[in-house]
Amino acid sequence: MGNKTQELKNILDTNNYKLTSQRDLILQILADNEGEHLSAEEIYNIVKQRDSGIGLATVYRTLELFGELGIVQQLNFDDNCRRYELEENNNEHHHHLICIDCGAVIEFNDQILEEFETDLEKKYDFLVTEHSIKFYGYCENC
Amino acid sequence: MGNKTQELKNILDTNNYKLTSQRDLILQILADNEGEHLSAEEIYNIVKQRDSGIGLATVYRTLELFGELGIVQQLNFDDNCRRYELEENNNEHHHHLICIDCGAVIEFNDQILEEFETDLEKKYDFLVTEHSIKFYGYCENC
DNA sequence: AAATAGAACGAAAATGATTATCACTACCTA
DNA sequence: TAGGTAGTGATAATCATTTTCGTTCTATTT
Ligand SMILES: [Mn+2]
Ligand SMILES: [Mn+2]
Ligand SMILES: [Zn+2]
Ligand SMILES: [Zn+2]
Repeated sequence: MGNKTQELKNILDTNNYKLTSQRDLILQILADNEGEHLSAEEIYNIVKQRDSGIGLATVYRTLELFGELGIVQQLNFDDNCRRYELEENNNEHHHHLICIDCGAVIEFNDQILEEFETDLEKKYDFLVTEHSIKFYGYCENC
Repeated sequence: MGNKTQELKNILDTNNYKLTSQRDLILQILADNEGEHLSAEEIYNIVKQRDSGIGLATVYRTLELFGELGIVQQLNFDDNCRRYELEENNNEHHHHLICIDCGAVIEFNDQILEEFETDLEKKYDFLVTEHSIKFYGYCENC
């Protein structure tokens, strides 16, 4: 059992879910495509190449579950579908610059925003658990 | 012709669109509900009280048009529908804290983020035209 | 190893917000 | 007044996502 697989099994066990070949495969695909921001449909198409019997509903269900377990992050680039990427295991968030011309996605990390977030929490007596930060515009090629 | 209506007419004229009773009414509803973040359906229900003949498609079309003309801002609070609010005429953006328990939405302005954005633009040679910034968590009551 | 209970799955139908279509109306201009 | 066109309302279409339901797999107990 591979390293990634064992880690997945641990998380699933802890939360009373079972390790299945479909879940394992979907995780591998996500890992193999680090840096991409794939939609469920795109993941489905890749997964099908290795397991032609898999169902689209299972892909959706698995991504939903992975989201709840903190394994993946769900993204919304306003292109009419949800996108997914592996959550990084260290707690170094990153966010996205999205080119509205060519669709390129650039990642940046958000150390600087930490302070801003803390200030907001105090000011509004609000406990931030998550944030979504996106900048839209034109990349260097466009 | 009211003040708001005249202003709307000016914008529409400039862009070769016509002032219609439906467009006027939808703008009024948005203005009457400043601070809310209404969905198309919610706007439709309010609008219907004053013009029972209006169609839902017209509400969608008008909101789309208003978005293009910079009259409204389109928001996505990840609750499965687009939401709308009037763009402020001064150029003071604001963003949102969204309570994942009770749904409360708190607004904050983003002076501090200006600098951050400028840094990003330089660092990645990227021209930012728009940004979406949301914090999710628990409000003071939850 | 067989039996069993419950979790997970695949196919297909359902959902629901949004968009497209199309016939009709309102408005403008000649 | 007639003709051209933008805008509208009803309705159908779209399409990502969710739900349903009968079947299959997994883990556990005999
Ligand atoms: Mn990313
Ligand atoms: Mn707001
Ligand atoms: Zn680009
Ligand atoms: Zn709350």
